[in-house]
Amino acid sequence: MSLRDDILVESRDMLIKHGFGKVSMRKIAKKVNVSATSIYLHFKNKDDLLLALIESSIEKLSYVLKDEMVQGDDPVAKLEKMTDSFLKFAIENPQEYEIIYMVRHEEMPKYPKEKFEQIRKIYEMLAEIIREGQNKKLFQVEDPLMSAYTLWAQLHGVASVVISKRLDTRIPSGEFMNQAKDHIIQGFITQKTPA
Amino acid sequence: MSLRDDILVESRDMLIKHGFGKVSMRKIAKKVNVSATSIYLHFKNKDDLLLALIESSIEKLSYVLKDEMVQGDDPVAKLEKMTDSFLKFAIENPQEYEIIYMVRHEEMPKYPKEKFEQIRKIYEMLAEIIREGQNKKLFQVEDPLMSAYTLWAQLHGVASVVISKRLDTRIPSGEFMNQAKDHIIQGFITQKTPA
DNA sequence: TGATATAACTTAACACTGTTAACCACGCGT
DNA sequence: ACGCGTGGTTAACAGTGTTAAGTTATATCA
Repeated sequence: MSLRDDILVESRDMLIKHGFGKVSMRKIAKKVNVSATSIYLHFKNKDDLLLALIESSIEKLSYVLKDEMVQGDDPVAKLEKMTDSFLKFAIENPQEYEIIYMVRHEEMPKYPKEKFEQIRKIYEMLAEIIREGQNKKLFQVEDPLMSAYTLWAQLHGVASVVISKRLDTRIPSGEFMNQAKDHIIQGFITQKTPA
Repeated sequence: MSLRDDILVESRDMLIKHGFGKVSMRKIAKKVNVSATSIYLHFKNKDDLLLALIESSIEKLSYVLKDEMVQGDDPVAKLEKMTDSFLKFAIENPQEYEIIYMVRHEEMPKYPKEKFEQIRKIYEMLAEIIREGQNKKLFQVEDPLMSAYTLWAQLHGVASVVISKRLDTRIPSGEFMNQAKDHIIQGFITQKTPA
């Protein structure tokens, strides 16, 4: 295993164990028994290292979702499966989930957008399901891609609220997430407006 | 105006202008023509100063929402008004919005929970509207308070995605937010499930 | 008035942080 | 044998939050 890989696994480990704020170049270096500056031979800077971690986390999430994405003909069931998997991943891998959403594109234009292609593919997956539901007159949407993004955003909101423990203590997070899932999916389903 | 106030307005200014990451004790100190350590006479530490900023931002948001919260008998319209105001505040005051959601309760138990009473009151406002809609058989919810939290989380997701510019460039943020609003509110409205 | 306590502020320092420059050792191809 | 790139080093810079100790001015009380 190369030093680059060592750095990656060790920093990922630190990230998951102690959160991103506590990850420092010198600490990583100490862990892999190397001087701090050596890291710069393999990564341009800390952000670049972070990006590598983000990438692999995105890949992991994307893999999980793709894996759960069973074939079937019920778009509603598919959407439920997706939201379940998404939220499950988020609460089971909070630190990894967090770094995916930590970096803001604008603030680091240095990062090539292609790196985020993977995450765009997830949107497209969602859009595909929504499009299918639209064709079957099950979903009431105008633009499936845009709706995929709104779905995504809502899910992210739910996940982030739970992860950052911002939930009222009176409210159990499991029920909260289920309720949220229901509301979110309900929001896409075709309405027969009363009267 | 006291030095404490000077520190507050100057740090708030820095926060809004350059984002939170660039706010440092020494820079604030320089701005108010005082030594960095003087800040510690008025605030326990940087987090404490941050908390003060958060508090006033929450107050501002809470004030805006309460202000827009017109009386009326249409819960749906009220909910729309609320979501509009919420999202409007978020995109018009991105830095202020961000710090509200930056701090995570668990990681700083030092912060007295009462400080966040204000934000809890907003949930209660939402819950009240939802309860009203529930009584009028307009909304399909089990627990209004829990649903208020899911609504809040969904809105937060939408806001945060827009603020952190994580939106696909193909998608105009205005339309995105409108679409999201529709989906979200739709998710609460009573369904006449087809057949 | 004179002593003293307290508040507001300072400087110096500690222990960190990311990052750069300069240097060193080693294996490879010509 | 020479040069050169590759992968590592140490020392240093500039910045961070924070603490301890010292100063100075102001207000209070005998």
